[in-house]
Amino acid sequence: MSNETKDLNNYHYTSSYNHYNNINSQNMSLPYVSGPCTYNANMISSQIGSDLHSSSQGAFGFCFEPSPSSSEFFNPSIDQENGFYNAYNYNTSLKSHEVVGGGGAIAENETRVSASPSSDEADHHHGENSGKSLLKREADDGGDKQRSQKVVKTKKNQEKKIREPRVSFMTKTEVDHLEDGYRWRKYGQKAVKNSPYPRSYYRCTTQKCKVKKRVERSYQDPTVVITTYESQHDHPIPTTRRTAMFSGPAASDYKSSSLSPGSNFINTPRSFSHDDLFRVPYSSMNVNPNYQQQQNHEFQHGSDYELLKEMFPSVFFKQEP
DNA sequence: CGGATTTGACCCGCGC
DNA sequence: GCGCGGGTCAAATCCG
Repeated sequence: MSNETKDLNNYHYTSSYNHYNNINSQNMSLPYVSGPCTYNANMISSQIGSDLHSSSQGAFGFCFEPSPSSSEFFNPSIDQENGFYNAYNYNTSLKSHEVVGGGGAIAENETRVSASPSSDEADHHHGENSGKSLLKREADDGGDKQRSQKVVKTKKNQEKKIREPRVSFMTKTEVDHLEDGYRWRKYGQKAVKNSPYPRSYYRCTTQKCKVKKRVERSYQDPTVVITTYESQHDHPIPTTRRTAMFSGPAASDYKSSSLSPGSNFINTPRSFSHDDLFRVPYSSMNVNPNYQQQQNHEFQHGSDYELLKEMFPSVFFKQEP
């Protein structure tokens, strides 16, 4: 897995994404020829487009998460990518070109996903979140005021910090903070190098839940929001979760998304959840059926699938009304 | 008033 | 050792 980092370095989000957009804008049935996200050799992803003609882009695609300055997200192992690739197919192997009434909003989003179940190996390529945060976390457990005293911070009990699994979503949406069913508390915002758009840091508000997520907008395509989840929820989705995405935006959506209720619902999705993601109609896009089939098989039997199920229960076990 | 957000400061790892 | 960039903290502020 050592070369995974290389792949990350070679990642070129812009080109591939623009390419995608061009296709999409010209022809809604964007078959992302030969591997949608053309990032790099190992990259595998899917390009999923819905047949929502006039609604600009009704497409979803899973891919790696690109970030102007944070390549650490990815851990582009083929397995992982395949896993996601097939994750989508697994859930959406329903039927393509099926337009859901009222689904315009959702269909506006394009989402790409990458998984990076990181492990020790993933650590070496920059511990953005590694050392200090772990230390701080430990300090927090003990006592928070230690910080002022600049206490300790010895690397005592953390021989190897194990990174939490990460999954990234690239979503074409105007909404910064996408609804995923969980409740998040923003705890930080930082400017991203080489990007005019800041990165926001969120933490799951559920007690003892360590899940975090980062949200940033692509510097190359401002219409794309990159959401990176870290760790797994160890609790069910909070109650107030909305399932009727297609029925229209909820008030809470406006709040969480910082959008004004007056904006165009059709063209500007108010909210978005992974549940909704898989509910969106799509037109299949992978050009290589053999490959897809193979990946599908691997994925459904792989640990990645299980991981995804845990991280995004709403996606894998969506409850139909 | 309680919870969420904002924002500057701080911490840490890494590269030079 | 220093500067940079990323991540987090926490006081201040906002908001319902």
